[in-house]
Amino acid sequence: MRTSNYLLSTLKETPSDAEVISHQLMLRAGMIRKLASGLYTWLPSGLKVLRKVEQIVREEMDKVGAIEVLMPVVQPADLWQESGRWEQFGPELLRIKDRHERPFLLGPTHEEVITELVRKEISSYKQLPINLYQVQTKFRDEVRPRFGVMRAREFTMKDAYSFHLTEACLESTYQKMHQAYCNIFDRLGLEYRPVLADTGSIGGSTSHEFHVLAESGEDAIVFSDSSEYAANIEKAEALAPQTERPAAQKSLAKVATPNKHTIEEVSNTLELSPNQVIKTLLVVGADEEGQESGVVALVLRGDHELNEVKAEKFPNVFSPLTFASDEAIKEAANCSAGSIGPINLSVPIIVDHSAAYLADFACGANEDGFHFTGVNWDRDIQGYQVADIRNVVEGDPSPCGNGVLNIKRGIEVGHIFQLGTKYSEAMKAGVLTETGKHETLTMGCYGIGVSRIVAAAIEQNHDKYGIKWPTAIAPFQVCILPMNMHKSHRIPDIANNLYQELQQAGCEVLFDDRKERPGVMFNDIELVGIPHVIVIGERNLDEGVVEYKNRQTGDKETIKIDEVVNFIQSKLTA
RNA sequence: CGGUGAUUAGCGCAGCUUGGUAGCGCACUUGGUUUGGGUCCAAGGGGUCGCAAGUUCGAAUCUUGCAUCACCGACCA
Repeated sequence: MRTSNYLLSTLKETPSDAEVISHQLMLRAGMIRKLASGLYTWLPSGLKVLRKVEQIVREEMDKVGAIEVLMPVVQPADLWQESGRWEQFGPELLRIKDRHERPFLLGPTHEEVITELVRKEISSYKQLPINLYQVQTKFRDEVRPRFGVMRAREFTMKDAYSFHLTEACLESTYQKMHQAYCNIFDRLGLEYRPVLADTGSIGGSTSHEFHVLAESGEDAIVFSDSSEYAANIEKAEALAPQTERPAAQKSLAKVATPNKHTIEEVSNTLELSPNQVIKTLLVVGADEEGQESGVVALVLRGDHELNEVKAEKFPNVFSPLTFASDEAIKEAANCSAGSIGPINLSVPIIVDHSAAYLADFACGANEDGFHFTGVNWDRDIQGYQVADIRNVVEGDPSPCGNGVLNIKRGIEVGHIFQLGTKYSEAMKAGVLTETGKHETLTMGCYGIGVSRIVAAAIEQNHDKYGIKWPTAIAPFQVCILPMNMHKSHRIPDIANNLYQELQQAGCEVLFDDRKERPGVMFNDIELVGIPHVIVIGERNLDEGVVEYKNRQTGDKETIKIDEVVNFIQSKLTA
């Protein structure tokens, strides 16, 4: 490709609404342009990268026996009513109507459609197992789209769905897919980790997420420092203290804490450390049907954070987790937020293990401007349930029993689930077995955020000049930069020849034939991040050499003109 | 959804307080100059100032409503 026939579209200045580096660089390097909130046009360079990621994903899917299909973006509502998700999904499901007023939706995922397909096409155990995948546009009407294509509303995803007769068969495919995912991220050249994960709204049992490690990641992932254990913080279990709770020493006392609401204010006033104070959070409760009903108190140590995912799992806690309104707090605790405590609180109380381990602690007095000190469980508070409802923190013991936990940030780029029969049962997808018995199918589902990977790769591979693509997904592998070609009678021939030879050798090469100053060309190419650069200038031609520059390492060397093609090929296959 | 802020040329911004014929930098066009790291000089094109209503002789500027965009947001119990 010649730049004169291409749309390079680089920007000198950083658009003001881009916060994360990948978003800034994708705009500046001319990869994407925003059309509306969370909606992006892919420009030629961006699309090339996207296609390469897709291609690697396809090749690895095909290798483990998955078969490609393509399902519609627009899906009929009745399928989602059948699975129950029409009601279950919130406003992030974009619902639309056609000209006949029939309800449809823009697919955020395709479990329903694939299950509908499979229940019609698969009727015998002999056709199992089967693993179908697609690379398709998804739409999720995110509350807050941000970070460019990292959290866009419309995005490209590879989603695969496997169907089995037995759990064991599902487990086997799940392991193959796990390995395929590792192969994909290895080939992409990214630093990543598979971690144990919560299954969220998709449902199911076993689940792993694949995270690309990056400071800007939206997820916290925890690792054991001395084992293979890794999990999303949503999922990571906080172990209960192993020793006996200390005995009560102090007696209960009510102290005035006017206008002290936060844990920090209260602990400073009482001259206690935050881990000797507990906080009591009131959330909306749930009745037996899962409908909103009353409030529930969640009690945590002052220095700990609530884990919403864990809390939501309690049947008497409303899901999604919702904090009680000021009026509901007033009614339940007879005070305002900031002074709530579990003493004489007549709502269900769930206490985190580490809060339940405290003795002689402080808590709100359910009276504005007052706290209790010297509080002790059982002596002062009865009728509570103890559970794990907090986020783990660095230094906690690992749930696997070995080592302590570290926390890093990650970008979720893949997620695999063992779904079980959630959809196949709701949608009656089954086959006849060898004995002629009807059996419900067991499902797995496996997603990869293809467009998100592009952004994640940049988060991990950039410097102050721009993007440093891993060769596997660079928009071009090689760039030819002729210095002042328009003023030279030797350079045009050499550059053109090299361009043709490299193309014939199968290289993806960008030939910068613009009539630009060298500085402009260098800066653009470094911004775009092409890994291998050949600089052709008059000053080297007398020796019959050109300069090679590596974008990743910054290394330069001179190469004889007639050896360039071999040299580049060796770099690309290395 | 709540809070805050923004919306003026393709991009980044000033002008608004104190109403009076719309500016700067980058980009773009033309000519010259320069030529291995975002040259310099000159000339030029491009904006119903987000939309709608109001106040006024006169509104980018003041008022109201709407729209769009961005940032922050349970951790306070």
